[in-house]
Amino acid sequence: MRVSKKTDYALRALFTLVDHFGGAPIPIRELARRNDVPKRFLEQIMLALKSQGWVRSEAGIRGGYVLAKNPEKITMGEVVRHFDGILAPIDCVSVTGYKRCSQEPVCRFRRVFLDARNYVAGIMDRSTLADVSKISPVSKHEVSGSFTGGEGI
Amino acid sequence: MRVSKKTDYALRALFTLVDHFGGAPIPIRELARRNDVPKRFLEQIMLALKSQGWVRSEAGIRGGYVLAKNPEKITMGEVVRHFDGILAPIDCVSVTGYKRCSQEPVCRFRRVFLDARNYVAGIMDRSTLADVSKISPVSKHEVSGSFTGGEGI
DNA sequence: CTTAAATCCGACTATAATTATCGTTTATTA
DNA sequence: TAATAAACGATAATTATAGTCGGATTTAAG
Repeated sequence: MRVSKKTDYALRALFTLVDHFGGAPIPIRELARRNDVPKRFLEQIMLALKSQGWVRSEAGIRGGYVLAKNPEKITMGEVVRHFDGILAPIDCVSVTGYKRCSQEPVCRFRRVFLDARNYVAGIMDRSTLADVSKISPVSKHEVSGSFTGGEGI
Repeated sequence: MRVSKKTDYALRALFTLVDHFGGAPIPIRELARRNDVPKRFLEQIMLALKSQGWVRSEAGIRGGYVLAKNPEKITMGEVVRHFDGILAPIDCVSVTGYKRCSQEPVCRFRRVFLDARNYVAGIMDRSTLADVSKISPVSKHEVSGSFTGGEGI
């Protein structure tokens, strides 16, 4: 049910680049330091982001990375999907990674997962980097306080 | 972002048992056949369900498994959480599996994951086996048709 | 033109999780 | 006592995760 570290790290780096959109390139060393990501690992991730056209790089001594597109043109959903494959909790309710399941004609819990998928896909695909960069950080204790009726999540 | 096969298989078996709640025990062989699950694998899963008090077993020639509790007293959330640990997309927004992250004071995308968590936890923890067993299967093509604005999920 | 600082590239490793399978023992009942 | 179940513990195969490493190439400054 979780997103990978790669996705997490990619988003961290991307939002740093969003903050400096239009400015000078930021080297991996700096992106890694600021976001608490292993530098050699981030290297890999940045290459992936580049191959998707989300960032551009400049080599050499004053080089580094910049955001290649307007932050309104990149969504959380695209990023998560690129690194983790699908957003859906189960393949049989995924559109991009749909796999048929023999139980579909009789399965009842599939509806619940479909609802989860629809909500998650909705917010992820509507959330552009520009939108999200304007959000203020979640306040302390807000997480542990928001129970939902069960034991939390 | 996905639920494991174990969770999937556990739910399949559980709903079969819900359908026969109050009736005679159903052997693993039958649960496996009906739900298209490898028998030896399901064996493991049933033991886990038993250890949670969700099912009871009877050995011997007329033996098998029955649901041990009223299906209104077991939720999807409990089952998913038991096999997959957490429902949250990232540890820093999980209640049961919370882990601190160094970026919390400055992280902005955390809010998006928190929203996802809250919704998913909400439906999972509100959905009892009794509720879900009354749902009719998702109709054909309903999945691929429900786009959300992006590329789907 | 040399050097320092970057990205780029491919391979590699280590660990953990996932998805099972297998052999044997114990219990039940017809 | 034979047939049919669950129970138990070990093991195995595959895949995913989370990195690490060495070296090649590019660039700008001195």
